[in-house]
Amino acid sequence: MTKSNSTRSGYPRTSRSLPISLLRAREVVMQPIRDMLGELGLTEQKWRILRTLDELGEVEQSTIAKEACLLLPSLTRILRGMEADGLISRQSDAKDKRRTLVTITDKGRAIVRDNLHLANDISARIESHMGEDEVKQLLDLLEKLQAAKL
Amino acid sequence: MTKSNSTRSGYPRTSRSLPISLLRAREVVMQPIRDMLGELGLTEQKWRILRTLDELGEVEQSTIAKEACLLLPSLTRILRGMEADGLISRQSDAKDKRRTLVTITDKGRAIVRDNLHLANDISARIESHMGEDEVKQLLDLLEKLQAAKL
DNA sequence: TATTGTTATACTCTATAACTATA
DNA sequence: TATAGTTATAGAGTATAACAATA
Repeated sequence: MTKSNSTRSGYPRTSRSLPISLLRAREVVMQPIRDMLGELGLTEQKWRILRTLDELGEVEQSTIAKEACLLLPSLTRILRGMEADGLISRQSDAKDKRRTLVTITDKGRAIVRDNLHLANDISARIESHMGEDEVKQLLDLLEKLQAAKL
Repeated sequence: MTKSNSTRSGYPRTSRSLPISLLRAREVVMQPIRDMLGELGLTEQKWRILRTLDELGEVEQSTIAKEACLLLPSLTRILRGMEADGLISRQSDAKDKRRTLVTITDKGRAIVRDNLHLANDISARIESHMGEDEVKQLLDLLEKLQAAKL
């Protein structure tokens, strides 16, 4: 006895819609992270930028925009605030002066280091619910989806 | 030879972070849908509300909020606009006057019907990239994740 | 007293176009 | 001419608290 994947009208159910299902799943995972970020005074976007910079080192802004799913105009504004807060620093690329290179500061890196354990706790809770293998499988499938050109 | 899942500093890579990976995957899937919605003059949120109402029939606002991942104050404002546009209608529940029951109108339903094929096209493109089985597997895993209480 | 929904408010992000500087 | 980034601007969503009506 399985649940039907379409409504009476023949439309696919929203739970079988990738965009909606990805969003709902993300909301579940994000809730505890939002609580953490609220206490840190960081937005989700700033956290993604810190994680991205911590991972990639010095990069230009277009790269951050792509990795952290932000538009360049948004990024300009957000980075201005983060620079004022001492979380990142910027300098123009000597080889191509159009480019601005961004790095995470020690202060920013400390925030990542001090809080990433909480993100790991959340992962552990998910793994205890779904099983470690299935989380791994899910991450693999998400990576594969990201590689798709639509 | 497999890619390491952690950075030099020992942090998990962002591509193995569920929140970030879910977001990036969603961005890939949403891009063509955003193009469609732009032409229709609908926001993503309004589209999710229409899909939800089309699927569930007459429901109270709290239910919509949960299904479409919106806060009630946002929903109040958005529904006001959608009612003015003739996409939905509202009436207070006779049995419990605190509740407001919302339904999709014929006009709203027509918009869903006329555009859902495009969402299906996108699914088809994803399936041609990932394989039908893997898309199904991904949807199953996402549903399982949504059931997690964190 | 608790719940459903609305209002108010401040903040933030999104989206697009126009613009500057550089290549 | 094309690209990287900024600025300007309008629109929309988020988040929280306070509130009204009802249960």
